[in-house]
Amino acid sequence: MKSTRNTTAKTAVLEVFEKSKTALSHTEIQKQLNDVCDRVTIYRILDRLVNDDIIHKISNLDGTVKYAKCNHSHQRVHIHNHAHFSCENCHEITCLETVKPSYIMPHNYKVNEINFTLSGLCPKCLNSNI
Amino acid sequence: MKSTRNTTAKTAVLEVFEKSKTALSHTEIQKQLNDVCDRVTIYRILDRLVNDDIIHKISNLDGTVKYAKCNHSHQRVHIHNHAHFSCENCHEITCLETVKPSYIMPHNYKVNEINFTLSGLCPKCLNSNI
DNA sequence: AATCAATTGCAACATTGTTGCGTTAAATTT
DNA sequence: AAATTTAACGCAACAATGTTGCAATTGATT
Repeated sequence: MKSTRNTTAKTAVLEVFEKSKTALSHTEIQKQLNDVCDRVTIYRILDRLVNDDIIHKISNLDGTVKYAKCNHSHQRVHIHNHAHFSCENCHEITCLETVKPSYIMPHNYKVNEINFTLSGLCPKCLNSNI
Repeated sequence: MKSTRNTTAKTAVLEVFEKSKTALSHTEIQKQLNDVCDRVTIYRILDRLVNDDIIHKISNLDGTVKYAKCNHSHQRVHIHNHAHFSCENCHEITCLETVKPSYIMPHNYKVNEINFTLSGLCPKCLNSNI
């Protein structure tokens, strides 16, 4: 296992995640970084962080890709087999860390990862009379 | 509700879905159609078919978008709240029509749609000693 | 301080999806 | 069966997103 370095760009990206309560797209991260580093560098940092299990990738129903760093302060390893909620109104994606689906698989499948995304209206949008 | 027409292009796209056991991306559909119609037309047909609830859109963990027409011959309405399996080896996406996750949601969320995608190895790839 | 390789910036490219507009062709009406 | 209506199409141009190669930089180690 190779080591990944703590560069200023990587630190800046991690700070953005730390500040955000919702999942972020590459573009959203880029905007918040204003020119700390190149667009390509952000792609590479995100790849690295996913590989290192520090953040995880979420692909939304509409095909957009976002990334999130969940707070598992009490756990050693970043676990991402939980659900995500995608709001149809404000388009925010949040981790539902308490929601874990149960299901029964047919035989002969080897499941390595699951992606459970629900969409609809988040509490914030539900309460502001849509 | 406006009517959507049965054009040759739309019929051709539906035939491709009929023949395929797995979900298909825009590019895969385009290849199978060889120049029956324009690239843009395929996008528009897919949009229409999704709107008409004839096919459904699946976004994979890696961010790729695919479409599938499930066989609910016994049902009147196309239901897509079932699971999908995405093979990490052959990259095929298949509908797991029997797999329906159960879960408990926090309050104040309104769930309209769910996307449950599992990834790993499909039976075909599992048996060919990976 | 020197070394080594991971990381970066830049440029160029590839893929995927969208939009506007004039033309074509289904479906309906006459 | 011809005329009418408008959904659907093709084309061109654009926008967004993601990838790759390579020389220059910089973090970590010796």
